[in-house]
Amino acid sequence: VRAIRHYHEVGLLAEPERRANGYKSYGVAHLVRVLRIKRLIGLGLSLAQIAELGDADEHPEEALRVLDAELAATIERLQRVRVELALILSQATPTDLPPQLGRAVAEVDLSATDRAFFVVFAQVVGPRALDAYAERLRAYSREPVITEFNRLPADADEQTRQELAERLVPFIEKLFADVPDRQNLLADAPRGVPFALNAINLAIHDLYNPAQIDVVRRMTS
Amino acid sequence: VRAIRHYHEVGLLAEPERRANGYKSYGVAHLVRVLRIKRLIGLGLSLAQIAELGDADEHPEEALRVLDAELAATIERLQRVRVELALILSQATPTDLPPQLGRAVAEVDLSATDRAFFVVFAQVVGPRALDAYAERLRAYSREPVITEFNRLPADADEQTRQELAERLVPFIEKLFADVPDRQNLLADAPRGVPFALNAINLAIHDLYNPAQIDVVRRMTS
DNA sequence: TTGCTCCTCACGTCACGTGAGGTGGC
DNA sequence: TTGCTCCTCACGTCACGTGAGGTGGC
Repeated sequence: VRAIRHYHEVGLLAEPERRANGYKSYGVAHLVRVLRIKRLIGLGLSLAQIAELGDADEHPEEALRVLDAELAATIERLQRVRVELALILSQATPTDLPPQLGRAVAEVDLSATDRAFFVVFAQVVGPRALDAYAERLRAYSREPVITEFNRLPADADEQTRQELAERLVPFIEKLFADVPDRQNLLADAPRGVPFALNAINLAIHDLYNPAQIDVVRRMTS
Repeated sequence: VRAIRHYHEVGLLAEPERRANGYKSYGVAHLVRVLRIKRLIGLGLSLAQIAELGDADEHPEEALRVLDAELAATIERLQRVRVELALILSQATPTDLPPQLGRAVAEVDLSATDRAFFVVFAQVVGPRALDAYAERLRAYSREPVITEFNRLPADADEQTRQELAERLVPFIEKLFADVPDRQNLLADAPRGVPFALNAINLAIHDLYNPAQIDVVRRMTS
């Protein structure tokens, strides 16, 4: 009943004459119109589209074809979402990381900081870097020198920082030694290499403490 | 950007600290949160559902299962709509009548009044009556006595009305003679036989003129 | 007199989109 | 001084849902 009044308001349905008491008096013509409107809504047309068609009983061929194409696209999209959902549900991977990294992360139980870093990381690098890191995450997280880095106090002295950097370099070196075409790991970054490097840099500066940032600087310079 | 502000407004995302000029200063934690929100929205969750999950990175298994079931239902519904659309498009049937009647009506070119009558009729009777009428519509609409009925003036005199009724009865009789179980044609009316009879009666009284209504009355009494 | 139906405002829903009008940074 | 970015209201979107408050019919 509220829907009918709404159709009056937007001009889709003529208001019928009133009886003496003000009640609306609908006839079959109104009913036919309402049935048509309801039918078209059921097919997925908007009220605006129905208004465009007018109240003639023409065959809205063009509108229906457009609608059909939209439906096909919607169905496809929803089916892709379902595939994603099935993957997430069956593998119990978290929702904020792509599957390959998600699985690896679920197994190794990273710190909250490292997790946050990888969430950002996964957004800006391409599939190759993702795969490479996913495969090495287990060895990475179990390494004592990594734990040491994670626990480095913000006020660690210079010697500690330098020494840690010197021990980290060969470890990372070895870890990624067998990655093919290693210099171009970022080449397939979806938003470009400079963007990716910048984002990673910003993330590091936001997530880690000054001593840790200094260690990273010493490693890469 | 407006979306971000909206998340602030509904409490999904904490507002970051401001810089001296009032600009918001986002950190990686905010980014991670936003990415998670966007991801869940992409999967089809509402903001309210996301709020219920909290900002912990727990695995929203239950919510995802519910969502998946809803998606399955939605996809099925849309596919049924597409089947309907394909039928309508391929057979060029009108949208306000069921297919079997629609096809028949498209061929015989009824008067607007008769069309309106059949739209109502199709809503209240069951498939059996629909099929029976669809099959006989061609013969019905070509019959001279039907044309005569449709053109009957509102002020036709008594003798004309009585005579027309007497000629209509055998025609209708013959037309439906070979319908099996003819007395129960309305037995499968979706909203019940009394409802269907009442609706048909009201439609006749609204659509036809007094003389025509009187003829119908004489036929059935 | 008592329920019941019908009426007209008018605000709420959902996830933002879109100006309006103002201010800081370069 | 001139664009450009960022800010905060605040109304609009879409198809109705949902009371609020009042009135006629039996």
